[in-house]
Amino acid sequence: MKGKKEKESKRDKILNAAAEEFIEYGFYGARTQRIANKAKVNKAMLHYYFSSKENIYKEVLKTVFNLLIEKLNSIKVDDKEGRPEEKMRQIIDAYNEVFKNYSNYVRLVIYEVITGGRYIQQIIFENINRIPFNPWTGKLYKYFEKQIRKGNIRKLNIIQMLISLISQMVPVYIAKPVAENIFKKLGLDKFIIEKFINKRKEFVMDILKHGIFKKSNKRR
Amino acid sequence: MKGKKEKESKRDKILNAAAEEFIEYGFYGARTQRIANKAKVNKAMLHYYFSSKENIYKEVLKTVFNLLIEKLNSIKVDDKEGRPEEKMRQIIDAYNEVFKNYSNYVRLVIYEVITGGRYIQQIIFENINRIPFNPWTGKLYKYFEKQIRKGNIRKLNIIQMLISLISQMVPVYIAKPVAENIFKKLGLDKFIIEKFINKRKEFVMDILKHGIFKKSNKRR
DNA sequence: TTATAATTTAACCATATGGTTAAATTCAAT
DNA sequence: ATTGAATTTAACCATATGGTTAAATTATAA
Repeated sequence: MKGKKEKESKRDKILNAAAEEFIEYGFYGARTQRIANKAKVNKAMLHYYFSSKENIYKEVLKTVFNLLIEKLNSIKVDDKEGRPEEKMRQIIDAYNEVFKNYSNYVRLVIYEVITGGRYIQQIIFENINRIPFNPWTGKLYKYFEKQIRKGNIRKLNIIQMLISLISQMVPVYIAKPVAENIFKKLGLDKFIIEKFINKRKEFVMDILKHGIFKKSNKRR
Repeated sequence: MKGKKEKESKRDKILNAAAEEFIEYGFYGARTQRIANKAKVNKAMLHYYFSSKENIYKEVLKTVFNLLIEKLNSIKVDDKEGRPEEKMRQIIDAYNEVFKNYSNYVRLVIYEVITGGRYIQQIIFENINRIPFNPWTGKLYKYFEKQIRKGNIRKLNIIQMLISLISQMVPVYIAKPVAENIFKKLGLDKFIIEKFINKRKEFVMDILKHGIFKKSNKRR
C-alpha cells in the first residue's frame, strides 16, 4: 500500500493483503486465513501485529482514507493563475485521475459507507480538517467560495456543488466491470465502455461549465 | 417485500428477512441462521424453499431489481404535455422519491456492483429492455432523444447525461446515516443534514437546467 | 558467543457455518 | 376418517472461523 524503497514490511504485506480481501468480500465476509494466505504469513501473525480482524479493517480503512485524502489534497487549487474555467478543468482532471487509479480503494470506502460507516465516521471526524471540501477549512471549498465572491461562478451552495462534481465521476469506475460483462453478453465490444469512460470527465466539465459559471465566463 | 393483501407467505417472509441481512452484511457476511431467526422459521426452511444461500441472494436481488425498475418505469415521460423544463423537474422529483424511499434497496444494488456484480449483470442482461435509460428501447432515453431533436436541450450524449442525473441524487441517501453521526460528533444539529438533503433535488435541477437546456428555454 | 527480545510456528479451542436427513407434523383431497 | 403430499423440525455433519498459546526460531545488542 506504501511504495517504499525498502522491502515491504510484514505488517504492510498483511495490510495490502487485507485490503484486497476487504475490497472483495467486505468486512463481514473477509476471512483471516485467506488474508494470511494472500500475505504469505501464518494466520497468528495477523493477531501478533493487529490483535483482531476488526483492528486490521480499521487500519486498512485508515490507510486507504489517508492515501485518498493525500492524493486529493495534492491537487493545487491556488487561484492565482489560470482562468476559473481552466482551473475547474484541472480539478476535474485531477479528481478523475484519483478515482480512476484508486477505484478499488473508492470501492472499499463505498462499502464501508453502505454498511453503516461505523469505522469511517470516526476516521472522518478525526481528520475533518484535512478534507478539501469541508466547509470550514477545506481548500477546495475556499477556492469556490472565492470564485463566487469574485463573481466568476453563480451563487450556489458549494457543498451541493462539490457533491455533484464528485458523484458524477465515481460511478463509471465502480460499474465498469459490470458494464463490460453486460456488453459482452450483449455481443457488444467493450471498447465502447472504455471510450465512454474516457469521455466522462469531459461531459462532467461540460455540464458544470454550463451549470455553474456565469455567462460571461463561458466559451461556446 | 411485496405488500400483498393476504398474509405474507413464508417464502416472502424469508426473502424479506434475507434482504435485511444482505443489506447489512452483504452476501458473504450474511448468515443463514440469522436470516432464519429474522424470518422466524427453522433454518432448514431456507433450503426447502431456496436450496442455497446463493439462490436466496439471487432471488432477493431479482426482487429488489424488479421493484426498483417498476418504480422507475411508473414515471410518466410522455412528452405530450408540459414544458421540457417542467418535465425534467417531474422526472427528478420522481427519481429522487424512489431513491429516498428505497435507499436500502439501492444500497444492496450498490453492494452487488462494488463486489463484482456477478449476479446482477445477469439480471440486467435479461431485463435490459425494461430499463428506462437503455439506449435502444428505454423510454426515458427516447424522451431525451426527442427533446434534443426538437431543439429543447443541447445536443449531448444522453447516457452520460442520465448517469449525471442519477449519480447526483443517490449519494445523499446512502451517506445520510454516516453524515448524521459525524455531525453529532461535531456537536452540530443533524437537522442541517435533513434540510440539505431536502434541497438536493432542487440543486440537481438547477445544475441540469443550466447545464443541458438551451438558452431560450431557461427562466432566470 | 550469549542472553534477551522479537517474531514466527503448529497445534489447539469453542463455536459457527451452510447444508443434509429422517422423522414428525400439518395440510388438502377424497 | 384416511391417505398422500407438503411442510416443518431437530438433530446431525464436515468443515470453517477468529482467536489463543506455548514452543521454536530468528534477530539484536553487548
